[in-house]
Amino acid sequence: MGNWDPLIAAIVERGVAEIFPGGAAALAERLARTDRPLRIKLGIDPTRPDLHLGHSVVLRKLRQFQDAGHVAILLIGDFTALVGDPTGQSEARPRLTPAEVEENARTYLDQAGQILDFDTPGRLELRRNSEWLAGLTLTEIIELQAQMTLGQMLAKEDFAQRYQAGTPVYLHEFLYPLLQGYDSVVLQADVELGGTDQRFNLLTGRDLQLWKGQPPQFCLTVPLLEGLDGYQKMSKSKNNYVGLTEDPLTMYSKLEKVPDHLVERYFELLTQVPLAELPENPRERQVLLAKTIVTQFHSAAVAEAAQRAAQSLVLQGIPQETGSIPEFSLAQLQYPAKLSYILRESGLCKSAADARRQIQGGAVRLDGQKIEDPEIEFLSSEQLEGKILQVGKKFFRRLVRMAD
RNA sequence: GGGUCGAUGCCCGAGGGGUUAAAGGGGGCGGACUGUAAAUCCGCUGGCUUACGCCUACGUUGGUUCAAAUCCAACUCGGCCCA
Repeated sequence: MGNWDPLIAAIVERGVAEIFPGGAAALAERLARTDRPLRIKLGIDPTRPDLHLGHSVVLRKLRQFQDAGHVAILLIGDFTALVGDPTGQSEARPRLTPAEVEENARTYLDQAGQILDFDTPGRLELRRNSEWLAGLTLTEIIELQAQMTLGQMLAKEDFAQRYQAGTPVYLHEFLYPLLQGYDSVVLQADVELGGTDQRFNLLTGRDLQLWKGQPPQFCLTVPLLEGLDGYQKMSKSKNNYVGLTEDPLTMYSKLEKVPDHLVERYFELLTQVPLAELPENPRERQVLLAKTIVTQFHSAAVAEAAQRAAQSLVLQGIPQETGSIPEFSLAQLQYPAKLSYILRESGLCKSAADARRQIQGGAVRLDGQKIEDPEIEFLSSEQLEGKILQVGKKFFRRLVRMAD
């Protein structure tokens, strides 16, 4: 392709699934020629409380646009979250309450702030689509719906699959692409970003902009990041994710285990490390990946510490960097305290019965020493203070006495 | 509106009056192994810190039975077909 400005090249070349119309060259040209900052739209529905690395791919892309001088329009889909985007779901989403949406929106902004430039004036426009969607009249909704046919809707993969599989497809779900497209009209987006699963919705935006006499937006899709299981899309519900707010040790521990066949992809989508410079040794690659990403979200020093903690954890079974282990206050327990009870209260196990099973399975250690007796109990916090309670190889609690 | 089939644990899915906390698979967790992981093998996979005990569970409600996920009725929700 062309010899583009490095900022533009970064935008159109790395971490891109598809750009349309016209591909990377067309967008690059548009970016190079513009005499004003372009309006780059990214919509996120606050349907869950936490963002993960999968979301960060598109957020990073949006950040690149900011760095090149354009306006990031971060659209919180507080209204569309109530509709439920059927995209990528094999079934209709549960409807959320407005309170849940509001709560999620707040945490999203905190997390997005780790990646986007919230500070430089003029680089960020924060909007909520309830601003205009909540007030649509039935007449306007009907007009919107008149822009698309059933056949066009059924061209959307998810709808077609579900329809053929005999799973229910509700009519309100048809509204979703139209509403998302209408957002582009209102925001006068020049470019809209999204995952590849957003293709249909992004295109709907172009159709509706044309209908309203606007120049249609460019659409840039980013690949969907596979999760830690190595195959399925990263998602919280599949528990194959790395959360943006996770503590450094957890983040590091997860990332140093990314399956070999995905390591390069993670580098490509989640870092700026030149792919040609990756180490040969697969283990070194994983380590570099984990350190690079933890550094991005925290700092180089923290990443180093996490690495040391993770290493000593493997070698000796106990993290030396005790500062990176979550603490658990013994003051909130009632004594005598069964170990299974402590395990549950501390969040290491989901129930006392589960804790008992973990003990029987040989997974539980106290200060590195394996506990065999599921009935073991402690008479006071003194027996436990300062010790490290461990389940399996990954989960730790440092027992402390402070009351809080 | 009518007909018909269906609703089971995180998911899929067996079971069709008692021995069913409910087969099997997936997923998850743990153990062994390894460069972490993957693959493989093994174990666990409702809850209760008081446990040869109690509680909750097969769409909902009610009924028949000594006894129901299993039978009956109504209802709710879905698929398909007819209008």
